[in-house]
Amino acid sequence: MIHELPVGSSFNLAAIPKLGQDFRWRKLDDYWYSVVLSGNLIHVWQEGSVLKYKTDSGSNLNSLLSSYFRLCDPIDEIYVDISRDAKLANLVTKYHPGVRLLRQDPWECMVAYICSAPNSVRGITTCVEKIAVGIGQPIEMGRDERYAFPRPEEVLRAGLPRINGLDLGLKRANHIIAAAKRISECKVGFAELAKRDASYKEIVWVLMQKSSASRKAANGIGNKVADCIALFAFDKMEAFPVDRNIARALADMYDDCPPLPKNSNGSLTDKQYTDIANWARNRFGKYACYVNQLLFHKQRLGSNSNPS
DNA sequence: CGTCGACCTGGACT
DNA sequence: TAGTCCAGGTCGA
Repeated sequence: MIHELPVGSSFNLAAIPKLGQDFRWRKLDDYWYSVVLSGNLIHVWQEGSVLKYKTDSGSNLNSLLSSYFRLCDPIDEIYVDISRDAKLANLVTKYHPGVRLLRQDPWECMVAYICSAPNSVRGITTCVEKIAVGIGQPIEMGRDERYAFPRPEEVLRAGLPRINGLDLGLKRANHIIAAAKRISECKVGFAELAKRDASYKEIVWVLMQKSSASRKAANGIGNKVADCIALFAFDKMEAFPVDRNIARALADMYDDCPPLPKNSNGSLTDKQYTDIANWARNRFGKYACYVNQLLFHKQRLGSNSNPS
């Protein structure tokens, strides 16, 4: 059974897996893409302004996909708005349609971005896949065999030794266990936090709180990772994640952007981070987060002939 | 508060 | 083949 979802003319499926936001997309052939969302294996292709897809369960997932792709965002209006900046207008011409924001599951997003520091997009994809294959349940459709991303309870049941055995590097296993505990033990779940219209600052504050059990225990969520989660999973459009790519792009393009007196290792101090983010919010307006993605996209595709 | 180094892993490049 | 560098940072001294 093939389902259909109208996506309008400003949509390019082929660009979605390259956004570096969600790491569970796979290209199957020239037309089909495979993705696992909320335990569903979905095969998708685009035909003009319509997305066609089938699912392993056969069920219609239009509302899930509409939310995931943020089809309610006024995408054309957004790109008109940010095109007031001539430099950005050039980028819009070059990369639009394609650069969009996705709305992810908070838990999966948390884990993925815990794995992002300091890691490449390829490396993050590998980490996420290791977790799914190692802990999650298999799902298959045709010849495509994928794995559902394990829920926090499954991760806790697996335990630290097994997560450690996945060789995720750094202390990612510890941070992921901590995140699973926080979500499953929290009286107020993260999803509820979003529904309650928690502010951007509240979300970031909660995310960056060290785990309560041992108050000082690191959780692998700093400034930048918290911003990514706030933006990609909690609808906080005020978030402006500043990573190496973004900092570089801004420094290259804008003379008046705050300078980047880098740390010896190349990372930003807290103050530099907030200065840059605030500058960007002021400069780019209410759709700064889309500018953020546009710049990230440009930086990755521009500086590396084969970004993956 | 600002600064600095350590840190796992895997791919790309020499 | 082996050595080197770097990747969407975070943490703690």
